[in-house]
Amino acid sequence: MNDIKKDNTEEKILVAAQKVFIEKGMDGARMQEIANEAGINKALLHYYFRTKQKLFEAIFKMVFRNILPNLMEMVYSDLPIETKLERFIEGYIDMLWKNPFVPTFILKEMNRDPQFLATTIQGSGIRPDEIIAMFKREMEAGNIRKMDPRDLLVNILSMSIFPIAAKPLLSIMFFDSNSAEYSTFISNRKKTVKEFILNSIKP
Amino acid sequence: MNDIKKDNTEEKILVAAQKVFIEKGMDGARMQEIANEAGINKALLHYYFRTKQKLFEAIFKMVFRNILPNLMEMVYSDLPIETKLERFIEGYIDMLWKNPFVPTFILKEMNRDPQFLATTIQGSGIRPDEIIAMFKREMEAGNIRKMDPRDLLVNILSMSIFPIAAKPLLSIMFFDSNSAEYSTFISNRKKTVKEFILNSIKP
DNA sequence: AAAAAGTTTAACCAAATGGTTAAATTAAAT
DNA sequence: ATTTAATTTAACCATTTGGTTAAACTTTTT
Repeated sequence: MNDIKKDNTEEKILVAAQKVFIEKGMDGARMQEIANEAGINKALLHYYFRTKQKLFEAIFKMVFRNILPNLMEMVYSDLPIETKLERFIEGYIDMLWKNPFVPTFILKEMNRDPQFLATTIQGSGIRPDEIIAMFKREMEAGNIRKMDPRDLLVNILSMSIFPIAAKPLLSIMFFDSNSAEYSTFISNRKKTVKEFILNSIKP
Repeated sequence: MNDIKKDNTEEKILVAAQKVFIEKGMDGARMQEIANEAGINKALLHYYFRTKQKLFEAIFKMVFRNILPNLMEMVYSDLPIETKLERFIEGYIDMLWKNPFVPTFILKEMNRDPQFLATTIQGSGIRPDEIIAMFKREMEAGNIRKMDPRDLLVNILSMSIFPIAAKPLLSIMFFDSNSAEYSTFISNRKKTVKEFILNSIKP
């Protein structure tokens, strides 16, 4: 059967590496820090993941796979579009707010290797075409106004992701760095973003 | 009078450092690369800007000062709100598209030192309160529907900035990495984002 | 129990990197 | 023209960092 020790250590490494990479980025992360965080030493790290690059790619894929989970539910469920959007926006903002460094991490490291990014997306289960097609159907059925469905998707993602990625900036600009106030601001956005979008796509 | 040589060299350094820092970030940038890019050697770099940190801070401030230029025009001009928004969105997306690495750079490095970020914002000429107050006036005058004015501003910034910061991802998802198609997508957004917003804030 | 395979560690290495220094060259002031 | 100040360079240094190695310890297999 599967070896307990091995899985355990590999798991510990992945957790530690995820934490450090997300916080510091590929360039800022140190293998030593990851080893410390995992409670092992550096040589063992290289034993499991031969190079920093390979470890980084494993983490990037992991993080990316978790970054757009409930997006495809919009396609595969059979609810009215308003409900779909409501559920996605709410769930998505909630998820991001629990992992506030993830958006910046993805944006940061996205430019590193376009080929690697492409295969990562392909292996992630996201099917942009199907989301676009779903929006198109809703437009043709007259449930929402006609527009470029890609714009609609991008606008939803923008308004959900950006305010969390730009937290340090926005929280200074609007709330004098008061973290609690920024938290309620984001929480309220689960409602206001939904309204803003529904308002704009009324047929 | 001012020394030609000095100004010249300092200017060359700033241009070179801006290019390298924006592309590689603080951690990824190398002083040697900046020196090469400026056509000087490393020691001279340290002669002008004692440390990498100081040079980085100078660049960050420079870049930040240029990142939100036409934002305050919305406050200080006397046009109808629709025109204000139209001009800002158009000008802003244009400017960002010409400097596509800037948004990611700012988002990347924003988390480094909150105190430094705060003073940089204060010295940037941006007055969030005044923008908010302007939106409030428009709401009270019945020109746009009532909502949290901060949400309105954040939504505008989100839809303008995010699609450019996330270009590598979105251009793969929607256009199979075709750069020209992504370019027209962004160009079209100058119109569609404006429509999307005006649609949503109709009183 | 002995052998084999898998796991862990400390010590080490070469390359890269931010930063320094002392001397040389150039420009400005007297 | 000579002194003085500013500018530029090559060589150097200490530290950090990703990565290796050989040996030791554990676990599994036979």
